[in-house]
Amino acid sequence: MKKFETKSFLLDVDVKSAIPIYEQIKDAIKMAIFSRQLKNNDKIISVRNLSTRHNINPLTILKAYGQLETEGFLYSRRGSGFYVKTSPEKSNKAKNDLLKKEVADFLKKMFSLGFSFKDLKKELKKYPEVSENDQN
Amino acid sequence: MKKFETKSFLLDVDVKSAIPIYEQIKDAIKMAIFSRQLKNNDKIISVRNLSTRHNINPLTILKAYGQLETEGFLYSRRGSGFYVKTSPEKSNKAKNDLLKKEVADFLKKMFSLGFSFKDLKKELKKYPEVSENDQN
Amino acid sequence: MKKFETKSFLLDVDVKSAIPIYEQIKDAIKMAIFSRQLKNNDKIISVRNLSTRHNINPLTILKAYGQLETEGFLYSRRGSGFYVKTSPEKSNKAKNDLLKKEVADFLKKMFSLGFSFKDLKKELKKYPEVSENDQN
Amino acid sequence: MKKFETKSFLLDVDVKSAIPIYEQIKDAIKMAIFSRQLKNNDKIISVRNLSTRHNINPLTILKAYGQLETEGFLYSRRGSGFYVKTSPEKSNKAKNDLLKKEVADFLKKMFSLGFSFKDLKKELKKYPEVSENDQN
DNA sequence: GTGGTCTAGACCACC
DNA sequence: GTGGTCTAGACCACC
Repeated sequence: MKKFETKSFLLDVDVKSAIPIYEQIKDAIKMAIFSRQLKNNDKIISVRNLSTRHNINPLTILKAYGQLETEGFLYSRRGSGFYVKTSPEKSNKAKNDLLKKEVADFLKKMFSLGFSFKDLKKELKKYPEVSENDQN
Repeated sequence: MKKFETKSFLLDVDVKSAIPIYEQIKDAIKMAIFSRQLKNNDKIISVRNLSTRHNINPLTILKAYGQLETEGFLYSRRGSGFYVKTSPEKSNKAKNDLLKKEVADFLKKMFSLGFSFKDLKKELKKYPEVSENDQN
Repeated sequence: MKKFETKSFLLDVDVKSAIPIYEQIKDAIKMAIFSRQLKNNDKIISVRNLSTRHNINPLTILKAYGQLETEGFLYSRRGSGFYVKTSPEKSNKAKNDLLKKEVADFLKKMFSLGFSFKDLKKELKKYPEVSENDQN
Repeated sequence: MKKFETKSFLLDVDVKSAIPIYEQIKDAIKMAIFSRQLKNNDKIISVRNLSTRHNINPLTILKAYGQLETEGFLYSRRGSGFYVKTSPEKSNKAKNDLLKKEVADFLKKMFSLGFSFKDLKKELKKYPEVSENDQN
């Protein structure tokens, strides 16, 4: 009755990226939760284990885990590890909030850069999967 | 001998923003060039003048101007000032390149966050000016 | 975990020179790369360390490192340091481009000063290592 | 018996150049002297005249003329203008000194940049007029 | 007046 | 510890 089997998640850390490593870790875990790869009470890989595997400073990982705990996506048990804390509803809401925020931020940035709705529409048309009109 | 009258450009510096001040200055000048408010060989406001007006350190402004010089949007004349270096073609190309890059970066980021084309389309539909289909 | 041992390079800074200090630093690093003393992904001496060693302001060094980053010879990792980004091919090309440019600039300058090919040839003959003809 | 007819000299001022304008003026006058276009006691164009023609600040021109006076290539007469002061011997010597200095400076720079005699020789071979060997 | 380089020192994010 | 941004102020060359 192995209650607490460690579940892993996809993690591609780009150490050269401008995005801080701890943010990359947080994003990877969040997406694993949103896409249901990580479920409620799943035990995630330990700080030490992830550290040696990806050659990342343990403090950096702890920062990511700690912030996710603050945000309510993880909980920790002393001497045991970090566990996922979520529900389908919460997952969905968080995912939608993130989507909304990212799109709004992008539009805000584009306008502050001086681009118009028309500019954006023109460019997005080059990606038919995004802009095409479903007729039915 | 007032061949070189100083041309101004709109500059709203938000000191608290996460975007560095020198980036805000660069963006403002670029957009003034892209939108033809600043034309080839226009003299732009001097480092010191802009410095006292917006209460920004001259070095910060020089950093912005210097990088724009490196990028080919300005040239400087010692003892005289900074001048715009562009052409309608270059302006258009630069603007389009920026638009293309920003949109591509945004999409890349959204996918890496785990969002699908479908997610994006749904969210963009909330901004009819961007996504609406012109039928005629 | 000492994957990234700092590699050093020769640096003779002449504070009194007409050549800006940051240019001297840039040249020293470039030449270390061109001559293979610095290889891809080598960690170079930190801004602060170099600063205290040569008694140069950190900003001056950061300016040099930053420009080399823009030119594609370095990349930086926050909280970690600056690293070399190159390949033998790129190194060779950059070195040859620099050689070509310097020689072309020199010749251009000499002609604009009114000197002829004949003048130059005569003067270069005084430096046998440059002008001598290999007969075999 | 028009003793003091103004002699002109070729002057291409590149206002965008990194070379200070007064240096460009000095070089142009020196080369006109070295090439015998300007002879001893020739009257050169007045500060004011040159200023309006090339749209250069009179102070800049005066700085050039003044330094040439200090160097012994010009002399001035109050209320009359600037005149050439030279001799074929002096002209020749000055020209050769300049040639020697420019070549020595160039070689010094190339070595400090890490290039070898071999590198230079290779590059100069691309300019056959400079490097070719006269066999007879 | 103009730009250009540099210093000393602060404060921040990241590791 | 690392890089990154910014300030205040100095000094220089050039116009």
